[in-house]
Amino acid sequence: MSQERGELYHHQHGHLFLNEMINSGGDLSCFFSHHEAMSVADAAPFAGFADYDYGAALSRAAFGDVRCDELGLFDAPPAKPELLIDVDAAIDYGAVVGRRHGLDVSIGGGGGGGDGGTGPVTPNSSVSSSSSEAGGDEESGGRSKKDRIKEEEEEGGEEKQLQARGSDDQGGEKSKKLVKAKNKGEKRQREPRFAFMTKSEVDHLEDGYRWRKYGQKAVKNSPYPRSYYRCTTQKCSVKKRVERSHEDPSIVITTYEGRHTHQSPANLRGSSHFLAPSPSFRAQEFLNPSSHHHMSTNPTMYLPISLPPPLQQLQVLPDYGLLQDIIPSFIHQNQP
DNA sequence: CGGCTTTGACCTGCGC
DNA sequence: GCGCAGGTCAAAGCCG
Repeated sequence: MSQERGELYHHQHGHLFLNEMINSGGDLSCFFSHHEAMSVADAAPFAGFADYDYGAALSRAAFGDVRCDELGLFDAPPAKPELLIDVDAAIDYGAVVGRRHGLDVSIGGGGGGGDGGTGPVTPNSSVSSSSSEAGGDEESGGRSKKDRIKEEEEEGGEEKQLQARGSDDQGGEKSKKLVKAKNKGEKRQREPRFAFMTKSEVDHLEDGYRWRKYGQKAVKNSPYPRSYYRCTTQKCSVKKRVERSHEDPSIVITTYEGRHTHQSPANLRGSSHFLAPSPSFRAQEFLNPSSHHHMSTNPTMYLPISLPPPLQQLQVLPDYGLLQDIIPSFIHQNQP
């Protein structure tokens, strides 16, 4: 299954095309190995965005344009988070992003797209991409009725939502009513997910969007809780989970689920950090489902330049779903 | 006062 | 069926 999906997720020229992965309905979990840790500044050239704020560049790389614009994840962070980035991952994502933006991305040792010194490149690490549930495996079953209810509400019915809310006052019946009101059957695919690790002292990194925390849970076998956030923009159902690695408390694991249906507030504010042409356009490219389709069906439109062959092998893992299940295996895979 | 966080309760799926 | 763990809800409280 991994192999098949790996095939599916590769660009016709053999390059990973991240967006296609997302479009394929899979989760994408990218983990950056500890031993290849490098600062964001060092990593930025790999991403080929020398003219970008390094944080933006790297966040682009890290996100592979799932959230392509103005993430600004590491832009002037309060605690100077350091992205633990697998060099190959940086290269590869940089390539993806760069190609999409029509930029020539220099790849490989010492190159970098920009001015500067790139750190040593070690090609033996890998990025692990977890593509799950494209077929709705893990959570087709695991997806809760409530989830489906909510999604239905989001799609169709604010009325329904209001009704549900209205019944909340009646206490315990609320959930049952919600469940009953829910349609049966038809499995819904889970939103694509994307996870990455950052080294940061702050749990909730600024990424340009506004989030509302709606829950926090203790994580089994971890002293650190997992926090649940939801995008505050109306009708945007993007969620993210933030937890700290119990193996390395300095590492924050962030998992995004879903696609934003809007531009980030940061972008609307006209951030000057993001110098790529027409950022809002690109945001729509990636965030608009129809655009997704467009792109995935004709990727070469966005790949005007040729690039060296990929320097790393994409590993598509089965859907482990939960980070704590994925991370150890990934780290293990990176061991020589 | 609106927006956000906190936190206990609740629901669901899964394994035994 | 039961217990566990993940995920979500929503009341209460906090804060600017």
